[in-house]
Amino acid sequence: MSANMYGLTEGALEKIMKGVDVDKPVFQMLGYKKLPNKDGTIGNDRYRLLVSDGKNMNSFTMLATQLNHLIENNILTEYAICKVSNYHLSSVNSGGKEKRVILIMGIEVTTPGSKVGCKLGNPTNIESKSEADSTTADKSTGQTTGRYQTNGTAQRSNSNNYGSSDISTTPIAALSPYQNKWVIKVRVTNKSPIRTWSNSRGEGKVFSMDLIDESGEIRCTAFRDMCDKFYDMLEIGNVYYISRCQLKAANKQFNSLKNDYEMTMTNDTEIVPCHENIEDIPTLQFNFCSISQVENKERNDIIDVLGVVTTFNDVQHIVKRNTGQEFVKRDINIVDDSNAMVSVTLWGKQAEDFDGSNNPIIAIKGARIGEFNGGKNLSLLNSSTLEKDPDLPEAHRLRGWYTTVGPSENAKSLSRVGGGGDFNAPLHTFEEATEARLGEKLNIPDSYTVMATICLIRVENSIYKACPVESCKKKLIDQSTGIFRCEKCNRDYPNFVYRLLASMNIADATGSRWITAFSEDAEKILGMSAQELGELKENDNEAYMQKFGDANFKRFMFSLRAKSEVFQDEMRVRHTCSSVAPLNYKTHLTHLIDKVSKLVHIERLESN
DNA sequence: CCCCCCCC
Repeated sequence: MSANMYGLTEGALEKIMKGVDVDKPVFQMLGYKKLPNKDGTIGNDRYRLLVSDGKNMNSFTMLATQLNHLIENNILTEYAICKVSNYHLSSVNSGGKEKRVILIMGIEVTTPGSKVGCKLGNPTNIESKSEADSTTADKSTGQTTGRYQTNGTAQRSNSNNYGSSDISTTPIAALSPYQNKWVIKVRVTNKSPIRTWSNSRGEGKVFSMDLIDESGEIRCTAFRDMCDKFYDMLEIGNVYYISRCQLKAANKQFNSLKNDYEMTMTNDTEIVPCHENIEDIPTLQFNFCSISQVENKERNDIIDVLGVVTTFNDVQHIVKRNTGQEFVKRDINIVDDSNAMVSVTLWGKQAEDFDGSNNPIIAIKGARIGEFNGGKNLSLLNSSTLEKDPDLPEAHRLRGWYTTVGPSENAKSLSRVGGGGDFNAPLHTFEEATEARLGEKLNIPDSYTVMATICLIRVENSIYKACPVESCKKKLIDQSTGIFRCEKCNRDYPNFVYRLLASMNIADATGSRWITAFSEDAEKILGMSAQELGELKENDNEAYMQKFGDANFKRFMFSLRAKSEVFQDEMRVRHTCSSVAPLNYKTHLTHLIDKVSKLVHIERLESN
């Protein structure tokens, strides 16, 4: 098929790579690759595109991260014809060699790939190395600045000029430690308070801010003198020209922005407020993860989240244990259309001022995952930003869902409130459980909660060497040669993981049951991890036995599942522990009050 | 060079 049928700009790639401006070139998309993430985090994807102009192809084309949705929502698909409204040619250092990369910051699909259906023309691959002849282009723009090219040689963005002067700016996405002569035009989306620190390596003060432009985002940190110099002039929401900061690899543990790098101000750093064409610089960017995904995140992960506020608690005054310092907090619950709910903690003035009435939608950038009582929750940090009822397409979609469908009755709550844990099942004595014939129905398990004492915990066969495959967990056959066989996987492994499957008799004043507690619950009861227990067993069997002995007469709140099963031709009720919590004075009291209030409620119903 | 972000 002819390349011209769809108006591809033949020869554009060759020109662009040589540093010649091409106005709104039309390309065909031939494929893309998700670049591997260095730190294994999700949500920071970057896509490398293979584009064709009908004559040449170029695979050193990157998509600005805020355009990722075009790939993820299948808009920019294979064979699609697209008009590039904004791009930037930059150099990257790849294994000591300079490579030229086209960064796409504005693109519009003019004909969907499904309609085109094939590769147009017979394009050949274009060389991405920076060749000797391409430096002529550098000279033409007056930017011959040494080994690494410091700025775009070809740019098509009206916003990238200082008013009438022609000093061009660099997109954030093109910044790297390998170049130092750049000016970025960015909006400050967040600014932390100034904080002081003192440790073995010294003391000082620091603040950081988040910057954004049309190509991406980056964190910028200022230490000591730089705090004094720039803190007051920098305002959230305003646009600045910034130059001469030190780039370094981003520490993803503390920085969730979509950028491999972060930067630090230096004595040479210049920051100038910008008032021209500031509307070209976007405002806050979110990278939402659905609430159901929160369940699988790790503690301390930083995420962006969007949800409808279903309930909100009063503010609470709490005291930090080690410093005695007082804090104000407020917990709220949010849901989204993944049908999951999570608790979010706000702090300080934000907590005091928060009004959760009329089910507002909140968008949070940089919330931190926490764990409590076996559940997950979210907490705002100093670096987090919260927007109420944001004017975002995702928010309008979520509002539509909430008003038409709404959360279902079985929406999954990922958070566990203090004290009782996930013990929503009715609290019973064993006698009551017997009277209610719990667990005797066929195929339907019954859940209930008991407060009970461990009478006897079996030490035999409680710990086993299990298949290292997380989804398998099968007991391995120790071949005494340092090799372990899993019959389920039909494989030999050099390693194993310890797992617990503890059988115990628990009793309250009215009766008792034999129950089975699995890994996490058994670990809580024994006060040691399966791994530690396994090693203890190897090294000091007596101490290992003692650990189990120590568990006897301990009292816990057990969440139990009772289910009928056939065992040796007989029906029996098998009890498994689905959650266990320490039975302290407060949980005891909370559940007692809960129970009494239920009884009072029933009594009222009956007397009416 | 910070990296604390609190409580049940």
